[in-house]
Amino acid sequence: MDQDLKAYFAKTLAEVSIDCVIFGFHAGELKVLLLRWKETDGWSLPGGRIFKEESLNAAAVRILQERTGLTEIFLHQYYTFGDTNRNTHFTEMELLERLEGFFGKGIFDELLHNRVVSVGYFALVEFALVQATPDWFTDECRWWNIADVPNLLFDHNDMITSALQALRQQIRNQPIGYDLLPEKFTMPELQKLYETILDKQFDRRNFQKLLMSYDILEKLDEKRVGVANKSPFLYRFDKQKYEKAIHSGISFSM
Amino acid sequence: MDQDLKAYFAKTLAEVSIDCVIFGFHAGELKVLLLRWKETDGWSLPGGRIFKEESLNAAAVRILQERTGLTEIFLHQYYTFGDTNRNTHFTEMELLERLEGFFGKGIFDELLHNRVVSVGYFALVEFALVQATPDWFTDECRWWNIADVPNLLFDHNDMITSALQALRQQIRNQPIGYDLLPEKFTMPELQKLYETILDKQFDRRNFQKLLMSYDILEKLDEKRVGVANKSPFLYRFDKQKYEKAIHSGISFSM
DNA sequence: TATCATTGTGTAAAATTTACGCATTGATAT
DNA sequence: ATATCAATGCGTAAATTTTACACAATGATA
Repeated sequence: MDQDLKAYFAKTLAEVSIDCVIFGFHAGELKVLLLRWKETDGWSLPGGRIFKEESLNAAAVRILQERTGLTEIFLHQYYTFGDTNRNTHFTEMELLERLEGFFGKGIFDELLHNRVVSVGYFALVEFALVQATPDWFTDECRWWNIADVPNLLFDHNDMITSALQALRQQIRNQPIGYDLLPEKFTMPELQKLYETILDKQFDRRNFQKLLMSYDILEKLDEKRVGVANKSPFLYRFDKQKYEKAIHSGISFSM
Repeated sequence: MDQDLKAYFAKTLAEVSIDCVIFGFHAGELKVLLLRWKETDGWSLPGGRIFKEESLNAAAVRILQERTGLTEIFLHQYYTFGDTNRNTHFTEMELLERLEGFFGKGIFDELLHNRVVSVGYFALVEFALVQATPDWFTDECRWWNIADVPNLLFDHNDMITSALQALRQQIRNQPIGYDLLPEKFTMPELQKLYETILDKQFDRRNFQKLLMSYDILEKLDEKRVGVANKSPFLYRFDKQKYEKAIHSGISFSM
C-alpha cells in the first residue's frame, strides 16, 4: 500500500492540490461532507492531488466522484488558497504529531510539510444520492451540519467560510436548487433551502411570487401527502429553462 | 544572466504561477497592460513565479509592483487556470519556435513545456501613475485598449475575457473607481468609466442620483476648467465611506 | 366533528427605477 | 460684443418592483 502511495505521489503534482466543500441539504439543514483522518479525531475537507496529465477541473470532478459516487454534479471553483503556512498554522501540534506517528515521516513530510497551494471548489449535491466514502488517509466520511463543524485540519475552516460566502453570492445571481433538492419538492422546502443558505427569513407569499417570476419552476398536479396540515403542491425545475436562467442570470433580491 | 535565471527558477515554485490582468482607464477607454516577448511580436499578460516562502497574494503584489511601480493597488484573485494544454494550445507553433530559438531549449522547456497551473488576478490602477516596465523575458510593456488586444500567447486571451467578467461582477456589487480614477474627477468621467466597463449607456441624471445614493462621493466646490461648454463640478471619493461600502456591498442596478 | 397550523391566492401601500423637461453655463463662431 | 450650442445641474412624474398583510381553503389531529 505504501508502494501504491509512492506511485500516486510520483504521478501527481506536488505543489498544487484540490479541496472541495461539498454542500448538501437535508431536514432543513445545510451540511458539508467531512473526512476523519485515520486513528485521530482530526477532520478535514475532501481533497486530493492532481495527475500530471489531468486538468484542474477534471481532477475536481474525479475527487467528487470518489467521495460521493456522483458524476453529474454542480461544481464551482471559488478561490485558491496560497498562504505559506496553510498546512499547519491552524492545526494543533499534538494532532500533527499523531498523524506523523501513524503515517510515518516520509508520507507525512510530503503531505504536510511541503508548501502546497490548494484550489478550492464547492459542490452542490443531492443529499440522498451521496455514498460517502473515505479515502486512503481517512477512516470515516460523513455529513456535518454547517453550524456544528469542529476545528478542522489545516486552513479548512477558512475554506468552508469562504465557500459559504461564494455560495451566497451564487444564490443571489443564479438559480440554485436543482442540484441540492430531489426531483420533486414543495415551495416551503425550496424556501427553507434559500433561508438556510442566506440565514434570513422571507415572507412565503413574496418568495413564491419571486421564484415563479424566474419562469424556471413547473407546478405539478401532485401534492405531498401524509404531511401535517394542508398538503402543499409539488414543483419541479424545468431543466431547459433552468439552464437558460443560469446563463442569463437572475437577481434574487430579497 | 542565465545564472540568475537558474537561481530564480530554483527558488520558485515550478507548478504554479501567477498572471495579472491590469486594468487602467484613460481617455474614455478601458485598457490592459501587456508585455511583448523579446525578439518576437508575441504579447502576453504580466505574470511571474512564486517564491517558495512567499504567499500567493504577496507574489501577486510583488509582480504588480515590478510591472507598474505601484504598491497600493486594488488586487483581486478571480480564477485559477488549470488546463493541461494551456501553455501551448492557443499559440502558433511558429512563434513558439522563435521563442525557443531565442531563449534556448533549457529555459524554454522549463517555462513552456512544463505543466503549470496559473492563478489569475486582476488589478485596477490609476493610469497616470503607472511606470510600465518589462521583465526579463520581454522588451516592451505598454497599454492596449481592451477592444484592440491581439492574439496573445498561451491562454491569456481567455484570462482577459474572464477577468472582464469578474470586473463586471465586481462593479455591480462593490463601488469601483477609487483605484481607476485620479483623485478628483467629474460625474461624466465616472459615468464613462461605468459605461465602458459594462458596455452600456446610462441616463446621466439617473446615474448621478444612484451614485450619490451610495453616499461615498464628496462634491467639491471646484469645477473642471478649460473644458468645452458648461464646466462640470469635481467630485472625490470619501475614502472612509468608500471602504465601508466595499464591505457592506452596494447594488449597481442600472 | 371541531380545531388549528399550514398552504393557496390576492391586493394595496411603499419604495425604487425609469423616462424625460427645462434652465444654466461658458467656450466657440459670427 | 453677441448669438449659438452642446453639455451640465437640478427637478418631477410615470412605471415598475418590492414589501406588507388579509382571508379562504385544506387536511391531519384532537
